[in-house]
Amino acid sequence: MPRPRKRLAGAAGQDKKGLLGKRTKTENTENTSTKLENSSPQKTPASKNCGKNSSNYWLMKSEPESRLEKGVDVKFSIEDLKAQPKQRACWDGVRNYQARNFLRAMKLEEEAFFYHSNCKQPGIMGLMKIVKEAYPDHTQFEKSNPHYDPSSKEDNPKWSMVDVQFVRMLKRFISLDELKTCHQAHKATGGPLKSMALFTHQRLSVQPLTQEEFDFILSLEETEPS
DNA sequence: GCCAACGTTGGC
DNA sequence: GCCAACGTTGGC
Repeated sequence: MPRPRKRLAGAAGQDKKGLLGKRTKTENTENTSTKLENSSPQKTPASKNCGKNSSNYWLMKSEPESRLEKGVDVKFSIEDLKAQPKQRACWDGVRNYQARNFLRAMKLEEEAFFYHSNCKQPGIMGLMKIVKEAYPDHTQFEKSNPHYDPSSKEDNPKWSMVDVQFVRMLKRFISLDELKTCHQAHKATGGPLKSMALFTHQRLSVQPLTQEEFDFILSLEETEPS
């Protein structure tokens, strides 16, 4: 089992506490809502698969360029995903409650855009799908891992991950720049990207897309780069 | 429960 | 490398 390290999501000051174990009630494991205005990934675990049209779409960020975090390279590009056995990998390292809650809302076979962040050319590279629903992220217990979380206990893991599988590259790269231009225009016209999380929740490394957002972005594939 | 200090994200 | 945006921590 490969374990690509991604760097996803903000672990603000995750390390310094640990020993003091202060733990205010901000221990918001379940609270931090998963809601982002217009999307609705808020399924109760109970609602399993009842129905077909309950599918959600996602955008997941990863860094394609080498960068050391606590001495470990956190690079993980879409090419790295393609190079994995079966082109599958676990999406570990998410240390932000909102992002984690989205991971937990993901269902088998749902599709996600693979977004390259913190790099020369940020933007959407391709498509992947969820092949294993949320389960404990083992890296939270590994002391040498950049995303080690000493406050998380084995019998009550804080952080989750999913497994993803490469589906395909987009027919062309959709840059952040292009998405931003659309977003700006759509804010005025009420178009599909008017409230895309990429811009309204800037730092979220795992975010939901509405059907309209997803379809619109896919339609860009067929157009000329702007 | 407020909020300043601090740390991270991620585009530029 | 800079730094704006913003999430988290922890004193009060």
